[in-house]
Amino acid sequence: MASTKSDLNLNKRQKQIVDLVQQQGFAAVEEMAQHFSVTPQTIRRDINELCEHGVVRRFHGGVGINSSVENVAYETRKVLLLAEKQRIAREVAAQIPNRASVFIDIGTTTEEVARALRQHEGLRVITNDLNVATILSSNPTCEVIIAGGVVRSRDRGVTGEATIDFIRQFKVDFGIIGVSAIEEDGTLLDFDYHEVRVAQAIMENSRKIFLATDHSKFGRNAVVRLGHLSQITALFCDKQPPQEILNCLQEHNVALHVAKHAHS
Amino acid sequence: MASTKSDLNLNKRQKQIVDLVQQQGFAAVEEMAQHFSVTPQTIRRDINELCEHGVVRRFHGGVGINSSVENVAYETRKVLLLAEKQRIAREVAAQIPNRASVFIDIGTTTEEVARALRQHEGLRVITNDLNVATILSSNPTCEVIIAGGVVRSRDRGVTGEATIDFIRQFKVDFGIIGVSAIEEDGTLLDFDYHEVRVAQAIMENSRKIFLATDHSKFGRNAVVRLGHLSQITALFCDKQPPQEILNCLQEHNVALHVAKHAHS
DNA sequence: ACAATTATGTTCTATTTCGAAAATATTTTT
DNA sequence: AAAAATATTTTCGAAATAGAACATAATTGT
Repeated sequence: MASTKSDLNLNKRQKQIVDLVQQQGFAAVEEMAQHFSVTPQTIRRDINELCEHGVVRRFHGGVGINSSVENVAYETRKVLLLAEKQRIAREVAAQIPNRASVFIDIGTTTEEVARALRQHEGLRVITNDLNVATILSSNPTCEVIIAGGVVRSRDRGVTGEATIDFIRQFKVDFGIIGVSAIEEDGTLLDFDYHEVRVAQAIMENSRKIFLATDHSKFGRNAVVRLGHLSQITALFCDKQPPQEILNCLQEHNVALHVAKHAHS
Repeated sequence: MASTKSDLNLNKRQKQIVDLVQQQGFAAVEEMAQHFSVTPQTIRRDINELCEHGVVRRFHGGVGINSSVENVAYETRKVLLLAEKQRIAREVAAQIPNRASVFIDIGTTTEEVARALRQHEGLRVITNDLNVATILSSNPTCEVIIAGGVVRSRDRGVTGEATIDFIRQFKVDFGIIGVSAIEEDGTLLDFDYHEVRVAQAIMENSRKIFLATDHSKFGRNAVVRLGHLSQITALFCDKQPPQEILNCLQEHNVALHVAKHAHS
């Protein structure tokens, strides 16, 4: 049962190839041949074997990561409505000044916000999403603080009591959260109880709360109550929300930012 | 100064290509052509532009991540003595039973240990290294707990007072640490004060302590005192240590595991 | 509506990569 | 030391990708 990849009796070079691929995402046959001082043909034999075992994926000219190893469900969800999420993210990022302090919650949309914030200067970011932390840690002017707790393999999100306690230590300018569903009366809903607990902690400890959500969430349903539209500062989405939501926003004086389409 | 990648007026498809590449590490021309329902030629034009701007790197057959964007210093250090580190890591992993609880500290060697532990079953791992957490979270049977605190952009390690407090909440079977230098009298040294504080907290809260280190660390120098060889349970390295160290190990009854060369 | 501009598709040739097979080098076994 | 097994290089025709040039469609500005 302890069938490690090492048991697969790969030679030294093949193991190094696997590592190159995992570090760089892709490695070209010709380059590897030079790097290992062997002929491209030898490299091809190596990588063909690796492919038979499904360790890496073959491309014309080299090898890349076998994406089936990764979390397919999550990666698929990530690409869903990607363009819309990016538009929303850009809008959110535009409202956040340099040197601000920010909570960023778990989520595919909030991850895009992190990407859009990469060029900001001197941000202080606290997050419970490993992906967000990794994305923003590439900017040396950005102080990234990761909240401690249990890491879900599903999406590399951190949740649990320890996480909530950790978040309560801070008070920041902006809290950026996502949501799974918004009912017509303005109720915010999600699927995961633990995730909701963390989102609530973020809301309690942020001066302004930005909710980033794409149009597919309006009128949808979910089981756990997160809160209500009246608790947030501004709603960011990609399309005009339905009339009921608009009324609700106006009633509670919540700003609305609709991200316009890219015109290229 | 706010020169975002978006300012580079790329079209929608080009932005999506960049995202595909960042998510998958590599994207093939032919596949993208199908995915976007355009001809390969159009994709080539797109990616050639992206390359001119240095956003991605061109390969025969597709595009991959431009590695110059990443943390070069760290990635270079990572490849240094990689084969040795992997051998050491395999040895460490062999000593850790399924379902054990483990602390894994920051470090390039400890990261290899994490990789070697991917196939273990039901581990409980607490770490302050985002890379370790990401690597092990791909195994659903592994409960990964990330320690909260400030993320260093240099190597995605988490340190600071909050991190130490977090670690003190636990008591585990095995603590796996690295080190920058081992003096001849058995003194363990490192370069970073914050990193040392965390390593000490890990040692205090582990029943057995495994030190993983390659031969380049023997007789080297560093500024911050981490502890002494007598405090650890076992030393894992790739070559027989010098005589002084051997004496020291024997005197304090510390086990020694020398990882043998792969014989392929 | 028209012209200008831009984006995409087509066709064709040059270049690159691939893989099979045979030759050579290296390691292991007896 | 010889034989067997294994790994690597060499060579070459087949297959895939690249890029240039031109044709066509879509978009924009006037």
